[in-house]
Amino acid sequence: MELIQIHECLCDRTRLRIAHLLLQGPLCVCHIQEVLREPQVKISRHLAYMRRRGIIDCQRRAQWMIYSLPEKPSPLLQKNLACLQDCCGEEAVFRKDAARLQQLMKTSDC
Amino acid sequence: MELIQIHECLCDRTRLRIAHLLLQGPLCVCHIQEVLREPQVKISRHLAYMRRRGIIDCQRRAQWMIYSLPEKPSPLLQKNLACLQDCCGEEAVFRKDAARLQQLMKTSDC
DNA sequence: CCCGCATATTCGTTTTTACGAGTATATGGC
DNA sequence: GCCATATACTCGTAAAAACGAATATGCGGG
Repeated sequence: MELIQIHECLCDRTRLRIAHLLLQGPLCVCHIQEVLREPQVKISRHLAYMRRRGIIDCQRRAQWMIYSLPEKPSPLLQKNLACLQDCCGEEAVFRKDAARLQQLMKTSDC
Repeated sequence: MELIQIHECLCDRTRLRIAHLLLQGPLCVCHIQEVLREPQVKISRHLAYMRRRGIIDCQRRAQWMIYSLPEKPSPLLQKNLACLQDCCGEEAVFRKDAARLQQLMKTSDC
């Protein structure tokens, strides 16, 4: 994986929010969708974009697709995810997303 | 400055190389141009792109425009530049650019 | 086998990006 | 004022990205 591809994944608001959510742990598409309040097509397309560049993995569990950051990220990815983690606190969107995710997980079914 | 804008600046190979060069210190356009071996238009356009997003500054010195990273980068930018610094060692392009820059600075005139 | 849910893909469109060729502007030296 | 150098801007074009609407696919349950 190359540095550019990592930045390509993080240069769009939706993808940035997705990456931030996945830092908290694996998630199914519908949860991401609900936290971000964006249409399904949009989420799905951005997930495909990130998957193509190898910054996220996915695996099916029953009817759900579970997306996650790679179990063993490359050093490059690791550094950038750490940086992202460190940065997300500074913008309100991310804090709000995190809060919504917390709420959602209480009543999780997938 | 927002996180996205930083990533927008780093999601293109040319801009990534420019950012990496500027980590070593301020530079005039012609030096950047020579190290990257890219046409002047291309360099100039990418510099404008980065300037618009506030991740680089410039100031004229005689007939040269000197580009540099901001003297007082925001915390967000600071973190990401540190990460970039840390990452650039891992890809050959950047090492080669750094070497070419060293060579060039020996015979610098601007 | 059919249905409903979760997710992905296709299509057509609009916007953004990237590029080279050519041209314009600013500066210093004569 | 004129010239050369350094840099920016304009124009036209091609490629990529982003989007919503509609459609297709995969899976479990009845």
